Amino acid sequence: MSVNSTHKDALFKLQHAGISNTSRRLAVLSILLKAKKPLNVSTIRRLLEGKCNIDKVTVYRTLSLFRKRGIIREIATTSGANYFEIASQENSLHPHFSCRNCGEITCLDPLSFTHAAKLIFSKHDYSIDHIEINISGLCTCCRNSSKKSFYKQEE
Amino acid sequence: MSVNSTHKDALFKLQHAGISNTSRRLAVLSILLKAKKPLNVSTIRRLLEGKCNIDKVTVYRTLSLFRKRGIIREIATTSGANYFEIASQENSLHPHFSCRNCGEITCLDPLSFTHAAKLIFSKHDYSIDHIEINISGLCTCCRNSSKKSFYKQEE
DNA sequence: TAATTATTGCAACTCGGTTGCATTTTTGAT
DNA sequence: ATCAAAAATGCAACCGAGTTGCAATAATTA
Repeated sequence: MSVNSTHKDALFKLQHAGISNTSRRLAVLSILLKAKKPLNVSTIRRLLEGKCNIDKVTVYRTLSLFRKRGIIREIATTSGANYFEIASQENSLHPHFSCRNCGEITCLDPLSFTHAAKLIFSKHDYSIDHIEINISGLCTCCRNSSKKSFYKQEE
Repeated sequence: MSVNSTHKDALFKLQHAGISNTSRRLAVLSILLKAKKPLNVSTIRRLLEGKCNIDKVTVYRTLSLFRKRGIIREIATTSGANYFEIASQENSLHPHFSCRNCGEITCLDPLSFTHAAKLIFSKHDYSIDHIEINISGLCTCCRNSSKKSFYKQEE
């Protein structure tokens, strides 16, 4: 994908999500659109160097906004840093592989659960230590409760 | 399970893993054995108050040791804090549900992937925002490379 | 253009987790 | 039991991820 089409894609996504297109937002979104794998904040900032002056706070606020609007997905790791990837139809929900040696996170094929299970347990090219499935949302208790968000407010 | 049998179970697990049974390790392991859900470090420390004087560093080192020896599993969350649960035959690999409102993490049934997929997509009692599958280990590159662990050393 | 609102940067902070080192406890040989 | 070596623990200081408050700047809109 050319730089220009990435830029157009970013513009379209912001517009579609009803977010005004500032230079920083376009820059962050373009980085994620061009990425082949999930990125953490320090990597995003490194990739932005030279292209765009941007404070780390702005990066966090931008990513948080993108996540709330469904433009990106946030991926938890035990390393402390969270990773981010584009969430779109073309980039559907898929498992991630994180290497315990280099820390790199790569995307696995978005196969069906059945197929994925087979693939996972036949171990293919990776040596697998640990498989984790995390599901997040609202628990029954919080769903039925009138009191709101004492943990983490979402609009 | 009685306090006494938890204590015996903890002793057995430490012995089986070849870890010497100190008072702190027994205390931490007992907390996890009694827990019905994964716990983070701040919760573990709160539950230890009064029972056992223990520094946070010791808690982290103890949990790290347990994880390396396969006694416990570490669960990543986007909240920043990692959670820990007993890893045993009885407590097999299973999905976790984390509530975006209260932050609590609960365990889901360790069903087959196929069954789990059905359950997940029929949504049962939770309102689901996001499903995440994380697999960790060694990538092909690091597996074949002679240079070792520039990221996170594991013995 | 002026006024209002949204975005950004800066500084300071919180919190999870780690490191170095000194002290205490455990272990194991005698 | 005793003593030396090794392991475990605590303390202080630190690091990095992420957040908050507020002032300054940029973008909207009347």
